[in-house]
Amino acid sequence: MARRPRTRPTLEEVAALAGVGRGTASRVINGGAKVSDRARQAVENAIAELGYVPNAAARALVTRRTDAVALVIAESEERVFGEPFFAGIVRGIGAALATAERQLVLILADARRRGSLEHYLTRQHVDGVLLLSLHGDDTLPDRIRGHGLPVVVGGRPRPDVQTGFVDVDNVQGAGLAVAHLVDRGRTRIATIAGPADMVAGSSRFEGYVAGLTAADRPIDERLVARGDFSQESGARGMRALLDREPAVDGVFCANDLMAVGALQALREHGRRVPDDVSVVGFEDAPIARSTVPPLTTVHQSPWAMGGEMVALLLETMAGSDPTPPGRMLPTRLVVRQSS
Amino acid sequence: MARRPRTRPTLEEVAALAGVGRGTASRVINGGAKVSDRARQAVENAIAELGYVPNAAARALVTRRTDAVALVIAESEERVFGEPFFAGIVRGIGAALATAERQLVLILADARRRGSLEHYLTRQHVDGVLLLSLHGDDTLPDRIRGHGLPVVVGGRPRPDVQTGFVDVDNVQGAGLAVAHLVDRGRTRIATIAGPADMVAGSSRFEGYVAGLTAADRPIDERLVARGDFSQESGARGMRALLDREPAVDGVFCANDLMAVGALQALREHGRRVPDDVSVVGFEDAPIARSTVPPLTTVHQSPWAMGGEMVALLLETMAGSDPTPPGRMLPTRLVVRQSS
DNA sequence: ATTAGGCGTGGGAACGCTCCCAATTCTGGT
DNA sequence: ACCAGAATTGGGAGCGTTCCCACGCCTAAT
Repeated sequence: MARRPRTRPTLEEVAALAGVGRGTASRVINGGAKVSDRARQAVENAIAELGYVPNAAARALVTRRTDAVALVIAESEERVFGEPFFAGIVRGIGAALATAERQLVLILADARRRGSLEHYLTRQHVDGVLLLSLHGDDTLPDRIRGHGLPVVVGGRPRPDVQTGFVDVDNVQGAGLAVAHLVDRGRTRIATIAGPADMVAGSSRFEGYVAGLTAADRPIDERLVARGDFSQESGARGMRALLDREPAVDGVFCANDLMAVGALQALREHGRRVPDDVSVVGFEDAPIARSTVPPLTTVHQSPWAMGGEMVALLLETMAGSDPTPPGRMLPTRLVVRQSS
Repeated sequence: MARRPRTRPTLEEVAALAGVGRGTASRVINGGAKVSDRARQAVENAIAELGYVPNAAARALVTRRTDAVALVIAESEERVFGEPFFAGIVRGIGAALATAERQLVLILADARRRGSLEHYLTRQHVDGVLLLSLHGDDTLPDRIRGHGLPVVVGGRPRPDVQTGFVDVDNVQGAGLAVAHLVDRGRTRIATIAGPADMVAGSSRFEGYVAGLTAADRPIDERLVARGDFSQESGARGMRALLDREPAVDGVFCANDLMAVGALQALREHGRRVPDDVSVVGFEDAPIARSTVPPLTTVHQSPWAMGGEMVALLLETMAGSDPTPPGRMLPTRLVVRQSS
């Protein structure tokens, strides 16, 4: 191989070298059906010898498919990127797309450029769109679908938006956490919930309620604190709980960062973890491994989420309108030393 | 606008509606030169009315340019993505590319897929390549250049690789840190250096030496510890320094994480920061803001680095072989309470 | 032997655009 | 009023593929 001419070889040249017609060469490269072994062999040799690479543009022109998928990330969320969870999703997406031989076109859309974004997202450029972390009140997915492009959203969009989505099953995960605390014999199980106006906040709280109910435990107002997913709010929440109900012996925190804050508050108050109080988080962020003690938490797999988004998008692109339009990913409990 | 036909409008249709020829319409969209105002106006109206979007594939086919740039990230580095520094670079790249109206094709290349990577990276698919975090001993950039594709590497590649690169000026930054410690009246200035086989490690050490020399201070072996950029190694290094030279009153750590470890070791040993010992880090990672006390550190701008990589690549793509082939980005000192 | 049916095969047409050249229109100078 | 030259303009050619149709050849049935 490897003699590299000034200009890349074309299919025609490959065919010529193989002593076959253009059509046959094309068939070898694609479908592969209906080609004699002799011809196939010859073409494959020619490809190797010339180092032939199909021209994506020419192919896209005639097939009307680009084999590219856009990943749109609302750039306004500066944080999005640095967060391990999102990083994981992106990696999952990348891997799944590579397997499907699709290209990943990354679009960091800052608010100002929204106009040209919609303009760009057309069948002319990509075959489908993956959307990450759009603002709650965003109708972008619907508008993109209006252009005839398949869309899948990561995280649940607001209910009136008619799009495919993939999200973690927050309710189930929170239920797991509570069940585990019950198992550990905890009798006063509290929660530090997230913001009620975020899906992750409200559904994890829902799961907490469901978990207690399933175990025939009453819901006690005094055992519910609200945070905003920050470490500081977790600490505040824990202090409030200790204040209202000193006998609390188990806490489910709606995310790991708040759990870290809770751990800190418990330490301040001289409570031992897990001897006096069991703490469970949600997310299995890297930090969960290095808290003191290491945090029991609900594991969600960002990698799987990315993969699932791609799977759903590919299905949609293939024409089958999947029902239900969304997928919930199961979670599992990772038991460490905080419970 | 907005009546959306089953099939996207073509240039031909735009021209027809505008009552001009295909050539003229094309001229309006591109160069724009040599077109009468009347014609231009008509074409622009037609474009708006039809909601015309040029077909990238058709354009690429004839111009032999894709207007797309690949960003290759060696996926083996799982961490790469979650790290704020890399996240920042990617954002900088994204913004710069958007400004230049180029598409960003993200390629998460795991080691296994290396073969098809090189196969894919051809003029047939992208016009240029941005490479992030390749392993030190990697000749990938040279091989890509061999295919006739412009390449820019983020971080300095090994010296025998002939590629454009953008890196932070580690030597200058470390010098800044040392000069600052001297300014603060510190007399026993130590360093916790990074691995000697990493560019960031060796050049920051080089900067430390240069800084001391510039201040007419001798280099004292006992004031040099080696770490591996991890927090734990920072703590170990600091303990070793305290052990060898209890009078140490200033430390330059080759990254923030090691500085965090150093802070921790100093606390264990009852040294007050900054009263007894001044500590300076390198990176200005988010964590530097939340250490106790907040960390003085050398700030490097990942965003700028991404932008610079793109600028360099675009220059290379434009044909001018920039000299020097690499760019060093200046750093600045962010003084917080640890010094 | 003769012919119907398959299997492979070759290559024309088309995808939507830019490039470029020849044709047309316009300008101003004589 | 006429002409040279500049300013615009229209549209053919061609970019590299895939799609598809028609053609030849081989096998097996009559």
